[in-house]
Amino acid sequence: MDTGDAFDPNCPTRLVLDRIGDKWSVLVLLSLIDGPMRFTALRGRINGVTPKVLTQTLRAMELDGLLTREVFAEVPPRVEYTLTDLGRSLHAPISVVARWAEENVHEILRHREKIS
Amino acid sequence: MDTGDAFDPNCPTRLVLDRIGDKWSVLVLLSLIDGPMRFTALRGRINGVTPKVLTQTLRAMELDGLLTREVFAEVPPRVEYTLTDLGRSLHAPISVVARWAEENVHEILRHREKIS
DNA sequence: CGGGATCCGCGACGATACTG
DNA sequence: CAGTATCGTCGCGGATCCCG
Repeated sequence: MDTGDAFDPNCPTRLVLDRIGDKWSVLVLLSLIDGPMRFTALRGRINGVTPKVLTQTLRAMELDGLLTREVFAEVPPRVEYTLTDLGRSLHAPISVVARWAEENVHEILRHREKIS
Repeated sequence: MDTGDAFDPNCPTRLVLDRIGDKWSVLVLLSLIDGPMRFTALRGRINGVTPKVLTQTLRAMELDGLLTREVFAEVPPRVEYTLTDLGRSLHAPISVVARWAEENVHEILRHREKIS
């Protein structure tokens, strides 16, 4: 498999990298792996995210078909977010990167802090 | 394996995601997989990158120990960039993501363009 | 409860010009 | 050849307030 098309700004890899490279999408995905969650529950679990940005992230992921948004006509209102099959399938690639990260973070930090 | 620590901003996964999520690092890595390259060669291969940004990217990757920078005292000057073992080992995780991207880009675009 | 509206800082990125 | 210097742009993300 050649990755030469990665040099095209519109290539698939660029697209996915832009998504998982953003600040919150991966955290949302990891949160929803265990099952559907409500907006406030996500807010609480993902420390530091503001409502606006969380909404933006969820909308973008919904647009890409990574998750679905379900509104329940109740009082108080309830909105649940659920990963789609597509969203769940992204978990494996992310885990590979995460595993590499955990195995090599010490060496990276060693270089970075010039302890070399 | 639990990925709960990903919610810490200083977690390994966040660190690596910030790196491969940036615009040029992955392209540099893919370019250097086949062997060392000079600055201008990289510029030519990676279409659209400016000298300043390429330098920034290379310096950051050097700091993280992903590649080495070797200066040859010649006229005209020659500088070669070479992936380290650490840098080469990052190729596999990236390839996994790239493969997922290629397999699923159509479904993502289908959702995104609301043809869905 | 689950957002939307608004404002804004900051850092990534780019364009252009110049240099050892 | 391999950068550096300077300036400008742009949009992500944060802060705050408001609403159905």
